[in-house]
Order: sequence, then structure tokens, then C-alpha cells
Amino acid sequence: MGVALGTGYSQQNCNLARALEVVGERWTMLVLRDCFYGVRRFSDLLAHLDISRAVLTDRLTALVEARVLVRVADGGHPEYELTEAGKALWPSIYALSQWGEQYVSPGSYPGRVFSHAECGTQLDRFGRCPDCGTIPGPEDLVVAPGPGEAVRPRSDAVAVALRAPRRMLTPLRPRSDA
Amino acid sequence: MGVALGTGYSQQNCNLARALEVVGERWTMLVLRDCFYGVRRFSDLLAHLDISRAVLTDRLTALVEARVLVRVADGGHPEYELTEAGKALWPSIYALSQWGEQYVSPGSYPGRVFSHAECGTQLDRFGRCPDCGTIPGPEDLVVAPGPGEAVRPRSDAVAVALRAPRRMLTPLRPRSDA
DNA sequence: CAATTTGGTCTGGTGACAAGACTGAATTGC
DNA sequence: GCAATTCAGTCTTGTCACCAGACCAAATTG
Repeated sequence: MGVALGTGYSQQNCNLARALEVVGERWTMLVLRDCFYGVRRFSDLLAHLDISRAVLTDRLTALVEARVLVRVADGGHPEYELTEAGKALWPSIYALSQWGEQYVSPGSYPGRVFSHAECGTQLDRFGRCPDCGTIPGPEDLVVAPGPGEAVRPRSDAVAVALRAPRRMLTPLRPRSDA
Repeated sequence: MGVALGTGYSQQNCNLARALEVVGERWTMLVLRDCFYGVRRFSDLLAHLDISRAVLTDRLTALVEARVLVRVADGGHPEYELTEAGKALWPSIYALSQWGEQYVSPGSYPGRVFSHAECGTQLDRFGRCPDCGTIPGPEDLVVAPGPGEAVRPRSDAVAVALRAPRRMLTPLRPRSDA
């Protein structure tokens, strides 16, 4: 209780409202973005997002309950991984990022560029690979820092790792395999 | 003051965070969805969304300030229209709706289907017209109710108008042209 | 011109969030 | 093996946003 409440758009017979009940809360999208970048640990999310511990706990719990993430903890520290439903959110996140880049902070925040790993071509603003004509899923993408510099670069582990091109969805830290 | 605050993801040098500062607040996306459907009046949004008056006022003010909507009021009652930046949000809204339909309420909420007005073909989940191979903008789309019935159909003017296929972005009510 | 609708503003009560102290389990250092 | 540290949370307190509903002036309708 208290998890999915406060987000209820109860009277809306609408798929957008249903989606927003799951991913529309503050911070949720940013948590998921980090998951796509390979972040899996509570502490990494905490350090990268400047989010309150209680709220991060709440969001992770809700996302696990909604089957967007799975909590994996065999003995060691728990890790949070995207499920299929979670990975399917990539187009939404990409579309919002592109809009932010074009209309909110044009030019100021170079952000990151995404390329089709197979052919190295940079995606267009709809997420299409202009070379292949397809819309690659997140597992087929490489993220790299865009041109230009961040205004005030961060120093947390996640920010540092993202200064080099990375295959998306690959864990930021090596698995603590038994 | 008090408008854009509370949504600040200040430390995030990230386009997604920038986008969410503008459209990430509760209700904002649903307001915009209605704008795409042709809703332009305060009272229609109020009736269709079951939102508090104060919050609706706040959201509209913020969206106008962010240049996502324009407030047009020549004498008569004001109307809110999507700007170019606002229309550019369509891919984000479409992506979220599709995700909601597939992963949150599969089958339960038939929602609406979107077709390319030019050729009548229904869009795929990435917003592509399978016939033309393009990704039509919202001005080239027709919304129609999906198959199946809403659980508890609404009776407000907007819900009623949306029971028939409609060209998107066309005003719900005839303009009170001078 | 009276009644109603429209587009708001203004209250009060409730719930969400931020900041930070605190804790027990896991991990690391030696 | 044991101490120190890190990790993944929980708990508390204050602030802020949101909801429900009363209220109000301007526009519109009858």
C-alpha cells in the first residue's frame, strides 16, 4: 500500500494514463534511463541521481512490482535489471530525450548520441538507423557522449563510466559471479 | 516562481531530465494528449480529466511559459493550442501509449487506433505507416476508438466527440471566429 | 437583462518529497 | 579472523504539491 497511490488517474480509460501510473512519477524515468546505461545497484543510482534514499527505495519497489525491473539477489548485494517490459520502454525514453534536446535545451546540452552497434550509424530523431532502415532495440545500441562538454561534469562512478562509448544494457560493474 | 520548481532535476546534465522538467509533472502529459485530440478549452480539459482547477491552471501556465502551448484569447474565452514544440511531443506520447497498451493493460483497454489519413493505414507500434514507410506527424493522423468497449464510458463532451474517428489537431469546438 | 457558463482564484486538509540520522548485513583490509 | 568500511535500506522531520470544494468576475446565452 502507498506504492501505486497518488498516481492514480483512475477515471481515464486510456493507455497513456495506464503507462503514466507506472512510469509517470518523479524520478522513475531517470532511474530507468540509468538501467539502460547498465546501472544495476542501489548505491550507483543514488550517487548518479541525487535522489532521496527513501524515494529511490519506493521507486524501485514499485517498478519491481510492476514487473518493469527484477530484483536479483543471490547472496550478495541486490541488483535491479530491466525485464522485457522494461526494455520495451526504450522508445519512450528516447523520444523524450530527443524532444528535450531539440526544444528545451537546443545546443546547450549535447547529451549523448546513440548508434546502431552493427553498422556504427547514428540514429535519427525517431530512433531509426538511416543505414539499415530499421529501428534497433536498446540491446543493439552504443551510447557515446555527444560533442561539447557538460556544464558541470559529475564525478560519480556512473558519470565517469559514461564518458566512454558503451554498449547499452551491459552491466556497469562486473557481476559478482559466485 | 513556484511554477517550474519542484520538478527540478538540477544536477542532471541530461536531455531527458530537461524534458521531464517541462512535461514530467502529474497530469501534464494527459493535458497534452487532449490537445492533440483537439481540446482547446479550460472547461473541456477540466471535465475530461477530473483534475483540480488549481492544478489545471498551474499546468497550463507552465506549458505556455515553456512555449509548448499558446494561449489565444481575442476577446472571447481563451483557447490553448499546441505550438511546434508541443506538436513535436507526439512521438513521446504515442510511444508511452503503445507501451501502456502492450505491457500495462494488455487487451483490457482497447484504447484508440491511429491511422495515416492519406492512405488509411493503421500505424505500427513505432508510429510508422506500414504502407508508406514514413512516420506521419500528428497533423496527418486520424484517431478512432479501438475495438471493444471502455469499462465505464465517460459522458463529457470530449469523450463523446472521441467516439467517432477524428482528424487529430482539429478543434473540438468550432472557433468563435469574430 | 437575468441566468448560466466559463475561467479562473482562494481556502484547508492530506499525501509526497528532500535531507539527513540511523542500522544491520555484506564486503574489504590486514 | 576481526575491525573498518561500504551497502541497502529504514525512520523522522519539515516543506511543498495536490485534491476537493467554495467563491468570484467576465463572457455568453435565453
